[in-house]
Amino acid sequence: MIEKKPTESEMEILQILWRMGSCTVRSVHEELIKNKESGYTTTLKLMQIMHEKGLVDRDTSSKSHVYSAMINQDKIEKQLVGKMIDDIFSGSASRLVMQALGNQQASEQEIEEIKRYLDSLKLK
Amino acid sequence: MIEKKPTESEMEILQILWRMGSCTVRSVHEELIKNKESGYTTTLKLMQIMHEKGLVDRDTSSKSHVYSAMINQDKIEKQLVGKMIDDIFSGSASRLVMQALGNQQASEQEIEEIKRYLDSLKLK
DNA sequence: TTGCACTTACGAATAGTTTCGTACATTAGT
DNA sequence: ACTAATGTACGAAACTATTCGTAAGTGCAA
Repeated sequence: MIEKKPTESEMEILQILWRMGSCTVRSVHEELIKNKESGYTTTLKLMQIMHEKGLVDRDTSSKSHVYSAMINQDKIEKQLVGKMIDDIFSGSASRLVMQALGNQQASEQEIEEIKRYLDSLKLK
Repeated sequence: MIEKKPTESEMEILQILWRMGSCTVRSVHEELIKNKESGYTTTLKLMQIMHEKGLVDRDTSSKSHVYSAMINQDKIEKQLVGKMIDDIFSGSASRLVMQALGNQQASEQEIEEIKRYLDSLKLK
């Protein structure tokens, strides 16, 4: 049941697949190079490896294979957050939360949203 | 100004140094092997590399060198959380927070604590 | 049909991290 | 002073991740 977490490069590709749905290597690559330079065959190789690992599914019925994510976004997010809580914040979710909100990252609006979420949690 | 983030092994050692203050390699190693098996010289080598990188300072005045963290815990935590928000949660701190709280990880008590923290943020 | 553009497959180079064996130095105890 | 225990330094192996060159297949357009 222990699933090894995807590498950073793999996560970049998964993000794209989650966002755009099924994609050819070409489309994924076009997205990737918006942020950083890299060769086409690099992207191809990565996605082939991800397929071997079972991270993505692929449809080879046409010339350009079409890939899609096999693993659940929410599950991976939970896994990564959980690992960060354990490894970095000695198991305290609230320490992580406060660190996240202490950043300039969180807007007034986001904070309101979180408060509402907290209230909904307390109802249970 | 771009600081490369410490590796996983390095983070394990930093956690110990932050928690215990200045330490010999021996003490760090004793802590490490509570969680996983590894050789003493492995720990030593890691800490030497960390010293080269400037992650830790060391006092070589006695036989057993004494190491201490050179980088700020809060700063690294912010960096890691910020990176996770950007890479995994498309820039939304609240999405990270909700994922963290959706876990079983957060207790009733923690949630209360976070609410208080949110209120204190809003006062500003 | 010939050739150009595009694609996959594959092997190998590179780079970074982690691991540890071995040699040598230092200290403490007897 | 001798020896055992403990420490550091260093090189290299083992792994993992990333990158890309090259070969070979496919299909479309002229």
